[in-house]
Amino acid sequence: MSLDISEIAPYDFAPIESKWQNFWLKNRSFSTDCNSSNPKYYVLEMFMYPSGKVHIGHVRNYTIGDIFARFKRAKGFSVLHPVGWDAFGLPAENAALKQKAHPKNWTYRNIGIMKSQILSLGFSYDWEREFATCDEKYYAFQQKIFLAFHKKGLVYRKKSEVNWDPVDNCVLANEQVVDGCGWRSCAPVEKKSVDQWFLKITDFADELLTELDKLDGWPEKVKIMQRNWIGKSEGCSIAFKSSAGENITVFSTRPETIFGATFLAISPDHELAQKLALSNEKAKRFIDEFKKGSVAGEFLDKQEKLGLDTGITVSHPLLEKKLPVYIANFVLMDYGTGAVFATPAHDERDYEFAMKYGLPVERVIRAKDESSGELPYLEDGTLINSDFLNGLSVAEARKVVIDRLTQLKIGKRETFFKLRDWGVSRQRYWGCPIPAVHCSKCGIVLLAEKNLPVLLPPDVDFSSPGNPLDNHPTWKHVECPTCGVPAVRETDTLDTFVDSSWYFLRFCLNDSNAENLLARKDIDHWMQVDQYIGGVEHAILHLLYARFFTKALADCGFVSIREPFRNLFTQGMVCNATYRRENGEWLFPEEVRKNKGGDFEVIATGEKAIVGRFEKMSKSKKNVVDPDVIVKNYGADALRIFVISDTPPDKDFPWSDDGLEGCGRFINRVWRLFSFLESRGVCAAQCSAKVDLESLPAGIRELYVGFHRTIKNVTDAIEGRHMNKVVAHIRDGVNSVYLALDEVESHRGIFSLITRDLIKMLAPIAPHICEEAWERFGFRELVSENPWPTYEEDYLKVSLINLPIQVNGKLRGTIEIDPEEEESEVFAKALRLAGVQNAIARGALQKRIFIKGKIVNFVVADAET
RNA sequence: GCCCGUGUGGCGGAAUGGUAGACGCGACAGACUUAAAAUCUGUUACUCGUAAGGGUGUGUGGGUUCGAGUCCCUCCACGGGCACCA
Repeated sequence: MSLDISEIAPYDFAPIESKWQNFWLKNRSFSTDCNSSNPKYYVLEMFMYPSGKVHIGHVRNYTIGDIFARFKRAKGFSVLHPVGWDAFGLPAENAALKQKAHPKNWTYRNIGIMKSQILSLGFSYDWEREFATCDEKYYAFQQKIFLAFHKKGLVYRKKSEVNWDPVDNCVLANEQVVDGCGWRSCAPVEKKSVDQWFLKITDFADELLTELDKLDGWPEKVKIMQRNWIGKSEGCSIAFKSSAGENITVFSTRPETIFGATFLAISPDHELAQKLALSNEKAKRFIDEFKKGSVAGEFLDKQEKLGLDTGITVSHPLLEKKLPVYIANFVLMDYGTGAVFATPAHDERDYEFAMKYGLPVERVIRAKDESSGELPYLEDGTLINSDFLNGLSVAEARKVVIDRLTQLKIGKRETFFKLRDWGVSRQRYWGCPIPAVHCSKCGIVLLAEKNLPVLLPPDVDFSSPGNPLDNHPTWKHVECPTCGVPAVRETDTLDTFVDSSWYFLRFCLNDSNAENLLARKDIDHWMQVDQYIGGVEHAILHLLYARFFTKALADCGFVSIREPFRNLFTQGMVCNATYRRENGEWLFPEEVRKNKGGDFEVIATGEKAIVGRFEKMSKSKKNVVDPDVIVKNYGADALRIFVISDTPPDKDFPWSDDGLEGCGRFINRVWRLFSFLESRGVCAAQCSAKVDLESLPAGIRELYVGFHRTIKNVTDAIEGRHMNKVVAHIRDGVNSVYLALDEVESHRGIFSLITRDLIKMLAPIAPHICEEAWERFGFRELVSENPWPTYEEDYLKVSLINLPIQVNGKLRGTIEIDPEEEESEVFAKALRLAGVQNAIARGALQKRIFIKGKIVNFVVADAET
């Protein structure tokens, strides 16, 4: 007597999962080189910061990537799927302070821990390409890139106001300032003037913008965010003759409104304002007040428009008219020219200001329908009160007025960007040293390539404040590479975003040629990244820098491509329920229970607990789940399935213990199925090539043909990155096999075919159980090395369908027919349905709609209406 | 304020303009069991009805269409990004 399916022992995943993980690693199953004749495919997930523990969010990110990598491999691609560590950065130094561990030891220890966690999830990585950005070899090369950029004129130094983080004691890039606060410390940012190294990302502003249009494989959302960040404005700069002597140059994107200009506004930081403050007490006070406000920074959004009449006037360039000049707090010095002409009638901000200070408003654009007399008027229309522009449309007028101003030599077409150059200096130890020295004779000198690398000194002291490199007794003292006199090393290190701006290139190289990025063969072979996967939080920072680096490296001759990532996928965050006490203090889920009334209470005290929203898992909100615990209790396969189930991968994922439990059950269900089939003599490794459909009984034929539909569904879903649907369709397939289990012994051949392809389709998601089943069914090679299943197009055509019959668009019944059935025959059958008869009897039949194989709709004029 | 996205059962979510709710979670029931768990098999949008069979349903209000979750317009709610960018 053979075993009933319910008697099969549960799946003991632990030994099986470690068996295959060891096998893959030992046999270098996923190692790649560029000698394959298959087309290449480069799958990359954003690499990890070695904080100490892998987060469930990482698991989701890497699972999505791994499914894709395994799928593409099965589809016959030569897949590069590397892994590495974004290992420089602040937390290592914080740990050094707190735990008295050297940043290097702390970092590499964390990498060790996290690597074992990652290995326990069974990802198909090429571990031979693994590296950390703090590896000497890696950052040594980064220094060469820095020199190359310098040679190309992309590096410069500038004394400038920078964002100073008073808590982390370091400079922040514009992009690292969130709502006026440091992105990590959340402390209000102060302004400070420091000598800084800058990378000229603005040289590429136009290209970074226009190339976005070609990135078809990127989410629109990310492209929009980058577009806004680059912030291109095309317009015209215009010089106004001023009573103070010098001209005031303004920038406007709407020069056609110049006849409506009633005043000029300049920034409190404008040269003229600064000059005025020297002699004018009122102006000085106004500017000082402004500075205070801007440092506090909190009311920026609601800040009232304030201005001060300077008493200075300018001449309107096209009218016999003087305009007053105001210092205004809403004019930014670091955008455009720091001065604007104001046309209150057609600009909201100017209008508000004019109202407040009683300045004239002159309308120069008439609405098309003339109905809108409301001001400010911001829409398109026809120019009025504007001399030679009268009667023109806004677009025409813009062109004409710029031409005229250019001709008169008082204006010129100009473009401004919001994008600023990238300040890369950090006053930190744990980063890539900037290869430069300060010489008393020669000034700042960059090292020659032969003097590289500049390695971090291992012996550093974190006990005193500031940069340990600066405090180091010997490290910074060197000879000037140019004149040989004693000089001092640059003690700033590079922003860690520099490290992550080219790591995807390093992955293209083996360890053997890693030091020679100029040997471009491998890079040319693998780049671009065909599928990049990561969090949307990097939409601007990392993704823009990486694009910039690729373009700059191309200009320096390192790479051939100008865009690094062909397809980008941004996955959602993993969220979990949150609980708080009434005083707002967060609670662990274990501290809370549901009471009889259905409300939540704190177990220890019985006080009321408030159920919060699902929030991104974070330690502070006490709602994190530890991947190690899940893997231990449910196995890697169950966790992998769970993190991609149910929710589209680009959406936030709501964690649920029940859902995870369900995936554990599913893995068991699959295991029992495989075991049962094996015990009934199903031999997947010996499938017959041909199936005679006609000879099969209807039920089995339906099962087999239906399974081809499943293969198509799964394949399409995975290609479209709809991982939740992939799981749903596979479950569908498993369910239909379960329902046909009585037939196994009489149709072993069909069940063998189905089993073989089911394993193949599940393998990218749950590779361990599939590798094991594959082996037990008698296959020699790995399922990971087998081609993806194919389906018969012919089988997708169904012999009978349920055709919906509608009356006035409402479903009144269905008829089972051949999809090719002719119109008249279908109508005849449809009209025999009782529901249809009843509905039609209410009025006169006016029209009949027939869409072959899709629908029938009878249109009836309702007698009652 | 501007830009983008999202609104579908108790929940996560399916649905080339053509039978709304695939798949899963939860719940309920049956089988197996002394029993429970596990497992297998069903049922499960709401509503009227014993039933047969009706009616109502995809945030709101309108429109296009034989037919709208899907396309167009209006408004509302939630989420995200940018935020005095001239």
